[in-house]
Amino acid sequence: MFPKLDPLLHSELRLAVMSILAGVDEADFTFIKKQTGATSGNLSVQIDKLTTAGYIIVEKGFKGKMPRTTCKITPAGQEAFTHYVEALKEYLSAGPQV
Amino acid sequence: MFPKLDPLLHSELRLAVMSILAGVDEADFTFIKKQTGATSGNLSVQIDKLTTAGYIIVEKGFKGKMPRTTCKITPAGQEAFTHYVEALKEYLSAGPQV
DNA sequence: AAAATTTGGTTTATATTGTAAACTTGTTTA
DNA sequence: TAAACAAGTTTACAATATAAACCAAATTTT
Repeated sequence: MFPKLDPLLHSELRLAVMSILAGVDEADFTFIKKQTGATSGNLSVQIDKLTTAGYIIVEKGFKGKMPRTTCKITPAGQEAFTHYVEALKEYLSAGPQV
Repeated sequence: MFPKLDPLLHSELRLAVMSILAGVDEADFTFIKKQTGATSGNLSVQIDKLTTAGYIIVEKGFKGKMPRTTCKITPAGQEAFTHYVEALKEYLSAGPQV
């Protein structure tokens, strides 16, 4: 009845990151930071976890002389996100029409 | 852009409990336990938190000679649940049509 | 050209949470 | 009457989330 929710996605900040990345081709660290309002430290840690899980890939380069960290969702990440959304619907079915 | 998610509801088990209670008039401990597959200990703790928050009320009585704990969602709980669902939609908008 | 500030993060420490294991109280069954 | 079961609660531990502190390089200010 209540499917297990992927603990990697059932986290406010990680979910926000995935939500952003699911909608665009790629996004860099500072953009995600602004959109989510997260602190750098927290964001850094959560991006690490998503990377380790294979849900996103991170590329480090430079924009001019400043470092730039770019994130992109992987197919595995896309699928996990979709599954999470589907699973969550089971939990929300008693709420306002989802 | 990403609203804060009520931490009390952003928990797999508590959300399942609220989901059950949002759909029925009342439900007792053992029923919820069976539906969620949670351990008694975990369920007891989470029900406590929801009670303290004023999201549910608990009534203790007896069914024959055996103790029976009945849970019911409060108006505040209903509203919090609805708000949570609405907030969550922001996060899921990049997923399969929610 | 030093000094101070900003950018773009990482590492580390702490506070909170979630979960399970152990325990309690009473009941039914062998 | 002893063993097993029901219905929980308490307690202890492990995992998480978050923030604070830190670091290095670039930029701006004085």
